[in-house]
Amino acid sequence: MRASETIRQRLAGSAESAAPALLGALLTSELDGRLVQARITEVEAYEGELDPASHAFRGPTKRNQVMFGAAGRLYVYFVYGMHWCANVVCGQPGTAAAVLLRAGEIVEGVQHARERTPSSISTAKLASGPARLARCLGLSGGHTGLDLLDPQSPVRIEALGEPAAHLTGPRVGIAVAVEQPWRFWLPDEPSVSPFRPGGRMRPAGNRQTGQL
DNA sequence: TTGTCGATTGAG
DNA sequence: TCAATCGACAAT
Repeated sequence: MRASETIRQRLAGSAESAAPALLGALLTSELDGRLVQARITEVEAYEGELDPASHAFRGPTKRNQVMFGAAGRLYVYFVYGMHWCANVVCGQPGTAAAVLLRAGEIVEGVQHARERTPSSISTAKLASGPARLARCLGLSGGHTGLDLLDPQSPVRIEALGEPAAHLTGPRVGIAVAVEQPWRFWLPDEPSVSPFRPGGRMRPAGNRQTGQL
């Protein structure tokens, strides 16, 4: 069986089962005439309408519409007034599950990635963090909806082999459903984020948090 | 129509 | 440790 079929099957399952299949996968971007490739080292699973930390928790909106569609589509969202973050839609249509691509190792096009990331960080950490990863690959909101499983797509993803051995833990930067160990990462990778609790503390009962 | 907040980052 | 910065969405 071809690797593309394997990853397609894994993406058809829940975010929790799809996420580890994306570890070690090769993400390719040919946007703006520049070829950049990243090997994914860290991801997080978001379980759609069941998950209070998911953008889809409150149902379909204009922004999250693509999450309710077919697995393998790209969902890029804007956050904190300045950053873009990239997700891979997974699960069955209607479930709105997705996997956030949190970090990667740039394996091709380091020079292009550097041009998009004006800073003095080391090559190993160029794509460390979801916003930096998206920036290295030139991704923004207009790319939402691209089919990552289509070999003709300017942005695509392919598994290189069997899912790699990985570690799990709580997701980074969220204030709800913090007990779920839905972050997955490869061991001994310098691009993987340190854990950081998220959101702001707010008085209990002030806002609906939902049940999982 | 208004106000609050965010799946982050980089500087101080 | 904290400001930047603006779109999405819930509350008026």
